[in-house]
Amino acid sequence: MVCYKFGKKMNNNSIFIEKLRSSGLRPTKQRLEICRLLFDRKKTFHFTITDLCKIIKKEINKKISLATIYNTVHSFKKKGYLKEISVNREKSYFDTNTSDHHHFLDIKTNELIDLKKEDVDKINIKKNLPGKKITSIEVLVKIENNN
Amino acid sequence: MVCYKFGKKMNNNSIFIEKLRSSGLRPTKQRLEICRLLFDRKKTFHFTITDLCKIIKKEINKKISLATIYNTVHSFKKKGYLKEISVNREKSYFDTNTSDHHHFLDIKTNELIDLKKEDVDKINIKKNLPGKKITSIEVLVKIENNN
DNA sequence: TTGTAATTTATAATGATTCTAAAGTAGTGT
DNA sequence: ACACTACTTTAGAATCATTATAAATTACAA
Repeated sequence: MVCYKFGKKMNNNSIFIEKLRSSGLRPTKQRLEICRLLFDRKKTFHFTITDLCKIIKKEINKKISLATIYNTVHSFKKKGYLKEISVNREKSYFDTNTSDHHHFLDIKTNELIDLKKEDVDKINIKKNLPGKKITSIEVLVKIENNN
Repeated sequence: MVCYKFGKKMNNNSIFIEKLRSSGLRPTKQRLEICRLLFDRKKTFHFTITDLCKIIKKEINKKISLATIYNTVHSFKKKGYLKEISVNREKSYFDTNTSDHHHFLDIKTNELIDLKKEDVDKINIKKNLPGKKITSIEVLVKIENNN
């Protein structure tokens, strides 16, 4: 969900309102606040729902209920504004970068770092499963400190 | 954990007992039963802990407590007899195939299918993160029915 | 056989997520 | 501006998976 226009950051909510309306979601106060926290950023943002709850508690005056946070993240995911990346049993991240890309995962800190599609040579799967077609190929590169 | 010898399936537990002892785990009745269910198979086996609980309930006369099932799976993972593959928020699988390999995931059924390393052209990561080294590269190929 | 540390067990506790039903709100038509 | 309706939010309960606890049991070395 783009929040920059003519290279200049939009300070208002008009784009979020448009976007939400155009995908059939009413632009409520809660959704707009969450949009602002998630999408008003230069860099893509990786977060768990627990992370988001903490950020909301810290940054927003009025409380947003837990159920609403879950509902909002799930509807944003369903509408394609968020992508989910599950790295292990404990951590499943949402990613504001919904383009086709890959990830590094620091196995010590669980930090997730975007890896552009262009930074990985084309992946060629030599095995073909009859009756099935490939819908996406996701690469997770696990990393750790170099010493 | 190998359970075939001279191409012939071992009907007894001696290999499991050896293996467990050699990795510092006492070969208890419960662990041996779970070994038998997990490793006495021709094909690699993908399961969630919930799956395993059901299988144990069905196949084993004497009950194994839930805590033991969790403990056993986690210690087998720690000892390198199982590999964990997290495909989404709802499903995290354990895989008896601990070799370096990849997976297909049927996004409709959540079925996981092994993909041999040789069936994927060498993955070349062109981006380098300073101070970090790569410990593994995992590819998840999402598939669905072809119609 | 005995002692001890590892293991298993039932149950309680925790934590994340979903459900529920009532209250509140946005958008439409008047 | 007003009223209506469907959508949304909310607090709290319910559910589900997982982990912690502490007592009973077991493996195994002496």
